[in-house]
Amino acid sequence: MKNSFKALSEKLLDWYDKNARDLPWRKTRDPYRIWLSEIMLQQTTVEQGLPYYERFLKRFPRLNDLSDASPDDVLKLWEGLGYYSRARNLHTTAQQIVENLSGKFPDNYNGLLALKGVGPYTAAAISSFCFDEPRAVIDGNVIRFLSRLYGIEGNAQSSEVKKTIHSLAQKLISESVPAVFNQAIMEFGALKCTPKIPQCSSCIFKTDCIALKTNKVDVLPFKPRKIKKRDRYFFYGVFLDPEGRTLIRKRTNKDIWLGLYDFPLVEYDVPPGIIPGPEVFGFDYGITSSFFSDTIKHVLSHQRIFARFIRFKTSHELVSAPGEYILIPLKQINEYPLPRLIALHLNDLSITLF
DNA sequence: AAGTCGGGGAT
DNA sequence: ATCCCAGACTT
Repeated sequence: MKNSFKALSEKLLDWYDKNARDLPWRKTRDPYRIWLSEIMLQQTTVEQGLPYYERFLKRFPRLNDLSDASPDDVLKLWEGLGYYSRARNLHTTAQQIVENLSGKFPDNYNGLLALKGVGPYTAAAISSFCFDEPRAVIDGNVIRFLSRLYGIEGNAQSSEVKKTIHSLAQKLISESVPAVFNQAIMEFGALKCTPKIPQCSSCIFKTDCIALKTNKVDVLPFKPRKIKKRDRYFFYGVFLDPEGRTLIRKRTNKDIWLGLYDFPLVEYDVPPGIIPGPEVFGFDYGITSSFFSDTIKHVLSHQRIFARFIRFKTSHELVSAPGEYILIPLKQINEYPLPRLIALHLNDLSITLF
């Protein structure tokens, strides 16, 4: 080893001191705020998460405010951020901390790890940032940086490689300032050792980096293969009565968007030959007219959804909602947490449907 | 160990 | 189109 772990660590800390971004969660050691930021940033860019973080804390400044909230309110604030299980777990965990732990956050790695929604990364982050526990964080940034620095060529998703990375990070981490070190190593991956076009020519680890020496920067970390997406064909029935009321429902199946609201839905795994009529939705209303939108393509990590909205105008007023559905003025749908597929096309719907 | 869960931005 | 992002949970 040309450079000791300590020397590398101190170079990194020095770099961070000069190059750190000014981010709100770096100005606090309040476990609630740190926890929120870590959950919110899972698989999410800082730029995308930042406005959500500010809004969320404004609405729920303390743990008690969050535990007192309704699930719908929490999801509404999360709307558009994706991976909604994060919000659901955040909420239930807040309630459990209040009820079972007297509102006091666990103050160590293992206690944090026991919380729903808190895995190895988040437990390491909170325990180091808030309680100075020397637990190295392993996230996408760290995997990329260390697999390049040490020329690790194995499958970056595998548990072996992750163990190797963790072992290296744990040797590098500063025992005196673990919180700063963890911020620093992630920041270096985010700003300097980036996925594409990393800034190797000006890199402080230029002479240490195995990937740079062996010309493998652009192939490390090695990630096996991309996933294949399932195609789904959604037809949303937007039933509109003369008073402008419509039917929606909360999604309760183990599927995407659990807990969010959408319109009555019929689904096909292959494109159907014809646009489904009102009877396919199982409703027996007098339909005076119908209109269907163009197909909207909505892409998720494991699915491609091809959706159409179909307006059915009913001849008389809807007085009660069948089964799982609720009857609301279409104008008020925005008060409910919605999938982006719905939220992004409400304007189109209003123009088209009224 | 592999699948699933979202959405946006960069390339 | 493809990849990536302060990952965790389920199977």
